[in-house]
Amino acid sequence: MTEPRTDTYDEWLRARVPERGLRPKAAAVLDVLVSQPRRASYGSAAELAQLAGVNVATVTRTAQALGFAGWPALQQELRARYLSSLSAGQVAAEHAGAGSPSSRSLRRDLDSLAVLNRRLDEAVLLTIAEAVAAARRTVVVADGSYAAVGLALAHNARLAGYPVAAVTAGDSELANVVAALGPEDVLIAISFWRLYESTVLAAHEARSRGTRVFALTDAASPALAAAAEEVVMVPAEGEAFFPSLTAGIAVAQALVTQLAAVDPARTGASIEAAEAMWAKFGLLHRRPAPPS
Amino acid sequence: MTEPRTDTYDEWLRARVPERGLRPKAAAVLDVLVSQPRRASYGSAAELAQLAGVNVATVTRTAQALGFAGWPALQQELRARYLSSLSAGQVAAEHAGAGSPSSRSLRRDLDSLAVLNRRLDEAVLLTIAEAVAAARRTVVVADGSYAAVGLALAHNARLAGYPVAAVTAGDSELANVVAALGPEDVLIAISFWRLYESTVLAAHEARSRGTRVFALTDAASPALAAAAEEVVMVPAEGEAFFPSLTAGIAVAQALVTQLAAVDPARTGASIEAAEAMWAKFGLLHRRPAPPS
DNA sequence: CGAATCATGCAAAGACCATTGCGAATGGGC
DNA sequence: GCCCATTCGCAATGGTCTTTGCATGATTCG
Repeated sequence: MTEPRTDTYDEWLRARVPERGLRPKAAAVLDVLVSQPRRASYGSAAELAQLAGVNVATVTRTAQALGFAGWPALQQELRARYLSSLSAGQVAAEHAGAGSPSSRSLRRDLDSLAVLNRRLDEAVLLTIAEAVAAARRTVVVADGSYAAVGLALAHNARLAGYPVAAVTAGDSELANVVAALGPEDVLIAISFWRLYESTVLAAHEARSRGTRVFALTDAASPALAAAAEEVVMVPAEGEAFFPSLTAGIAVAQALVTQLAAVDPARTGASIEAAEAMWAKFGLLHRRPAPPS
Repeated sequence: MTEPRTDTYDEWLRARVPERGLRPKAAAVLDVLVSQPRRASYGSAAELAQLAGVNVATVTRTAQALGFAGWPALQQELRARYLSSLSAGQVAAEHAGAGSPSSRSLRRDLDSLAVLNRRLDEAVLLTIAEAVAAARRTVVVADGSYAAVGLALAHNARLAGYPVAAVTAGDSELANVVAALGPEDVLIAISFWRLYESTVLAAHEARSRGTRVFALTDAASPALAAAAEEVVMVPAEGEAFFPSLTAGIAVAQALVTQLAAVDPARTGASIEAAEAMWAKFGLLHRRPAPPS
């Protein structure tokens, strides 16, 4: 990007990379350092190692490969750079005027999230997380553009070790899935803006089968509220015509985070298994040693 | 509240002081915490003790007097507060302390978005939006949990009247799609945390075919940067193990908003057409009347 | 195809850090 | 003026974190 402040942290870090390039695992560590500066500057080497999927020793060695005495020395530098990148931006934020549609959109999302942060009752999320954790399986129904939220929720919840599936493939699949629901299951209906008929139907049907039903929506629709045990209200007003997914995703993220905290051992094991699988399938791109 | 950031940090800290007041040495410690937040959030208890001219034990006891289990617990809170005070800017961190995992996740997303809002160069989004608007078609490549971002982007962009498709169905489909790309097309690669091999490959292949390539990522990997005309950097640090999608979604949202502004007439017509179609298919749940 | 080099995980060692029990000193109350 | 309560420093203890030696598995070059 054109702004020098953005680059300070990353560029400085990457400039430390020796000519020879970095070993694969060291590159993985570097990626974590760049992408998670907060954690990098506060966390321990062990924490970073877990995040990078490497051994603790590799973190220390990476720090040494970057020209530092060890991890603490590197971390001290990271702190300084990270903090200055934060406070430097502070100044620039002021004179960011009304600006382009994109920046207006961002600002609105920021506001929405602030509102959400203030209003949201965390007890509700806790209830839902515990329900999902206890459920035989969980079905997420999400239609339209909010299918993305449903997918994200299901994906990460599975990563956390819970059988959560998103249904976005249309009414026939939805019907089949709902038909198999029972009292041991949980259904999460995600619907914004205007409610989709099929989502509402599914929620009611599931409720009548004894399934625990939760809803995530932007408008307190009586139709959905009647079917749901709890309704999470999320601001979804977008700058343009489309509703904003940002707040919805944030809630999904919060829910999964809460879910991961219900049974840390289970989640840890699940993530570990997933990592092993990724490695086996060679899915991840570890940076090549000499940057071509 | 003219200076919300200073207030947030010290006011919160001072509010923790018990009724009974503080012992002289404890007050000295508190003064150091307030006046040197940076050192307080990073340093050890011993360092703080020296600064306050007290013994190490007093630091620990002060932390306990403030209602925390010990120094590490207090420090963790200080970090969150201090960083927020640096990054939050217009958004005052309203919510109370550590709280549940879910509320921590929300607060972190809020911070990320604030950072994003400040750092993001809107010119880049404008460039991408115009490229998409001018393209014959646009392909969004997104893997893993970030498939959700890709889907949201593609969905809303289509709604805005542009031929944007997300590829999330695996490598074979990706290969087919990339094979059909040409200089009139645009490819947007979305990849976070660790890059997926296939995403990087697709970006390089597309680039060599003359397709305009853009990237949305949390770590400026040389592998992706080399293939991309512009790289949009997004904070994706999550509270738990998973990366947060929130900032990514916000960028997607901003991009679509910008796209919708390129040719308002086209977008308007497209949305109208979509509405008519929904009505014809009876997809929407218009208002109450609980079924059954 | 074999050997050497290198990277990386494992585990032990060493250092550092936070906490708490104990004792000394100080200040207030009787 | 004496005694008791409170505060704070000292030092020991238990735990955590970083580093490094060693072994193993992978990769490359001959």
